[in-house]
Amino acid sequence: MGEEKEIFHNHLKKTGLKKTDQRDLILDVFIETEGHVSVEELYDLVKRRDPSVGFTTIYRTMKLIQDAGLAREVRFIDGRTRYEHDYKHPHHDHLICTECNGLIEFFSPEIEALQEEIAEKYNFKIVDHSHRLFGICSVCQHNALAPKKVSARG
Amino acid sequence: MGEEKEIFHNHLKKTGLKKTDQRDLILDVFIETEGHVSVEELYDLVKRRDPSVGFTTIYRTMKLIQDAGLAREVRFIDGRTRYEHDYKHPHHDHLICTECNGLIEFFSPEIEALQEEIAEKYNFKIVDHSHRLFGICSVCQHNALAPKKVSARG
DNA sequence: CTTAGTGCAAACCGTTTGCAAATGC
DNA sequence: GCATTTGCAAACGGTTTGCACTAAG
Repeated sequence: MGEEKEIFHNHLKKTGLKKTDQRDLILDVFIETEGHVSVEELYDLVKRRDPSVGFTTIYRTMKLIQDAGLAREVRFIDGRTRYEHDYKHPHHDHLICTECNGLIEFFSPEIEALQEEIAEKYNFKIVDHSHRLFGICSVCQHNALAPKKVSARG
Repeated sequence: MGEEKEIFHNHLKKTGLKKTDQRDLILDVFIETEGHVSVEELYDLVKRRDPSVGFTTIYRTMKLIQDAGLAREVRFIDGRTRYEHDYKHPHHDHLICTECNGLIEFFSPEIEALQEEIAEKYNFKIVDHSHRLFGICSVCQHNALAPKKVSARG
C-alpha cells in the first residue's frame, strides 16, 4: 500500500517542498488509475473529489510525481501529455491502435540489445528512447471485417 | 532532375488542384534542402526568394507535397513538425542528440523483423512506426570531456 | 467566369506563467 | 511569519481556420 505516498512525501521533504491536500489527492487519483492518463483525464477525476482543484495544479503536481520517480511521461499521436506508472512498472514500448486508441505494452530484450549495438557503432550514448508501432489491433481488424448492420440506404 | 516536380504536378492534376507559383517555389526550396526542415525554416528560405509568401501557404503546401509522396512528416523532441524527403529516401529511424539536436539516421533489418514478430504475436497489423533513440552524439561527448577554457572566476 | 488558392488576422489547443490570495511549516 | 502553493486569467507557441481578394483553368 501507501508505498508510493511515502516515496512522494520523502521526495517533497528532500527537495524542501510542502505536502498539500491537492498534491496528495492528485497522487491518490493517479495511483488508482491504470494505464496512460492524460492531464485532462486526471483533472476530471480529481474534480470529482475536490472541484476546487485547478488545471494548473495537476500539471505542476504531475511534474513532481514524475521527479519522485512515480510517473513517466508518454506521448502518443495527439499532442497531449500522458502519464503512466513508473514505480514497479519497468520500461516497455507500445503498440498503438489508431482505430480505438488502445495500447499494448511490449518489451523485447533483443530489440533493446540491437539498439545498444547501433548506438555503439556511432559512438552515441543512449539516454532514452521511444519506440512505437502504430496500426490496427486484432479487435479492430475483426470489427472492420464484420458486415456492417446498416440499411442499404445507410 | 525535375522528377519530383513532375510527380507533384501529376498529383495536383490528378486531385483537381491548381499549379501555382507559390507551390512550385515551396517544392523547389524543399527539394534543395537536405535533412529535416521545420516549417519555420522552410518559411524563412522561401521568403528569401519571394517575401510575399505567407506562413499558411507553407503549411498547406507541405501537406500536398506529403500527399504526393515526396515528403514525410517527422516529429522530434520539440512540438514542431519537420519534413524529410520521402522520394528515393527509404524508411529509416533516428538517433537524436539532445545536446546539439543533431540527427543520425539508422536502419536495422533485424529490428524491423523483430517488430513484425511482436506485432504477429498480438495479431496487430503495423501501419507505421516511430523509433527514436535519444542521447549524446560522439561529438558532444567529446566537447563535454574537453576542459573548459574559462577563468577560475568564470 | 468559375472554382480553387492566397495572405492576413483571429481562433485554436495544450501547456506555462504572473500574480494576489491562501496555506504549510 | 516567511516561503511556498494555489487558482485564475492571461500569455504562449505551433498550427489551423474564416474570410475577402486574387489567380489558375
